[in-house]
Amino acid sequence: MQQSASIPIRDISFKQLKAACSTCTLQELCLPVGMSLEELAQLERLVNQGVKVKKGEALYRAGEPFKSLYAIRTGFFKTVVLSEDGREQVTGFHMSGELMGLDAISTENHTCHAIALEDSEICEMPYQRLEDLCRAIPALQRHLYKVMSREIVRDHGVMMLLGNMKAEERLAAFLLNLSQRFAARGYSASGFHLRMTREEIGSFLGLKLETVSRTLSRFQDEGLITVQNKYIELKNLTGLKTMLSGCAGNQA
Amino acid sequence: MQQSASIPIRDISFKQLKAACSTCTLQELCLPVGMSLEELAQLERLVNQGVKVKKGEALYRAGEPFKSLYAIRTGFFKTVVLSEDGREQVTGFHMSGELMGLDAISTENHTCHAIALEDSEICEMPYQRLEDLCRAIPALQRHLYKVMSREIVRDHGVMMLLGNMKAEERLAAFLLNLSQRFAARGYSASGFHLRMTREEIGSFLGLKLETVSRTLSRFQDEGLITVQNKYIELKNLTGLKTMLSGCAGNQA
DNA sequence: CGAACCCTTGAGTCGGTTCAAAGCAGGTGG
DNA sequence: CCACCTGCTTTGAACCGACTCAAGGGTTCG
Repeated sequence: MQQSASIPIRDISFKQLKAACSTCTLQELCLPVGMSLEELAQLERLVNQGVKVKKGEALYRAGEPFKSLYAIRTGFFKTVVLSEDGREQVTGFHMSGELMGLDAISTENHTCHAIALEDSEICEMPYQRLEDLCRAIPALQRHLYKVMSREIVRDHGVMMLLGNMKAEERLAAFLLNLSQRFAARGYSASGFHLRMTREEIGSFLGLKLETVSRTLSRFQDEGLITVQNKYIELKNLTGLKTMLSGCAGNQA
Repeated sequence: MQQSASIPIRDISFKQLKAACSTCTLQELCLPVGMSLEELAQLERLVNQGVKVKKGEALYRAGEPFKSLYAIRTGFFKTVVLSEDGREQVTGFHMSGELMGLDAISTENHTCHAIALEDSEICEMPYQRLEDLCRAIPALQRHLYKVMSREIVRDHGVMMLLGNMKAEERLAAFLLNLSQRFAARGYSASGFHLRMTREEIGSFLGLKLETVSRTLSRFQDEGLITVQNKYIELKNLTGLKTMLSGCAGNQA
């Protein structure tokens, strides 16, 4: 869905244009930050924008050879690492504009599963070519380093959460983090639909699903939130914030 | 070592020679992997090799502006993130050849403290110049991406540890990981000196210091290890390994 | 030699897990 | 369009692993 190096931008068909980085509303959240139009065009040329992943399906699985990084256009994913004896740990939930697959760069193989939690559409970026392009476009190189660094910072936040916080605090931090990320995408910060099950939340937060359920119920009793199945409304943001009276913050 | 493009080798003083990347025994663990002699010389030119950090001192602190990445030449560090209400979480222990400061790339400020656990010597690499050099040296660019990716994988291992494992398993995984990393540096895999306190181990593993102490004592009673204050000897590697019957593995 | 810090061990407590049962929601096929 | 079925969620009761509190001994370093 993109053109060769010799064909000018305007030859892009409407459908392609719609999907292209230069018109993508996620530009500021995704990879092409601070790039010129000319540079954007170069990036577009290597992006495969059409990949669809149905709910429940894997974008990639641990052990598969690493070929590409993936940016989420629409949809919602979880990433899961597995221990040898079969235990699963959800390492993150990922929404539009976020990059997945960074962990695979080190080993040339994916180290986790990326599972769609709803029907999703993703942009595939062949890593080899992306790396080459980074050398040509300093802004791209810099931004990819930043994105990876941000993932490291996020992971440290999760460690703080798992290592230091009580169940209540973990849930509060989790809800506030989701809220903030939805808001950054133009959705409501106070009401949203959870795409994941209680068990997946629990796996991410180091809790059992029953504890997640109980804690949400308690939050509701306390008037902090309302819960209707998977729809959550945050009723008292400051209450939630004081609940986790201090924690690094970004965790998912 | 080698020369800048224009200055011949022999102009470099002995002291500089001693510390240079091209003669460094940590080459294969550190940043200059797969680089030519010519490229090594370029890297050396930007590295400030003399930085000493005394036990207990900070190489950098959370909030400080980000200027450089740091490679450990000799010594041992912990990195610590802080929550707003003052809780501390040790996010890792770092030994020779490892890079620190990657988390700061995203925000232009350090997000954690790096504290020396013994007198240490580090190589400072101004990030701006390093980034520029990455564009000129593909092997360097690629390796820096890999190092960051490896840090992400490591963090996911810690999440598995904190989210899924029992105290015994965490300790076993911790000891085995240290063992492996000492071995990779030519030290004994079965006997080593812990540089950190029980409390720091506990902070890293999401346990209280009493639990760390008790669990080490139990391991000793079971003949898995011997403990003499901070000196640990692993007596039964397979026993330790079966203890954590499966977990992603690399965590610190 | 003293002071500060670190480590060990014990006893009691508690937050979160485990086990169990019942209610609900959403999707599928008849 | 309804009935069923599967998977998800809620809630209760009992249990247990790790934490808290406390005391004593050891180590290190000035």
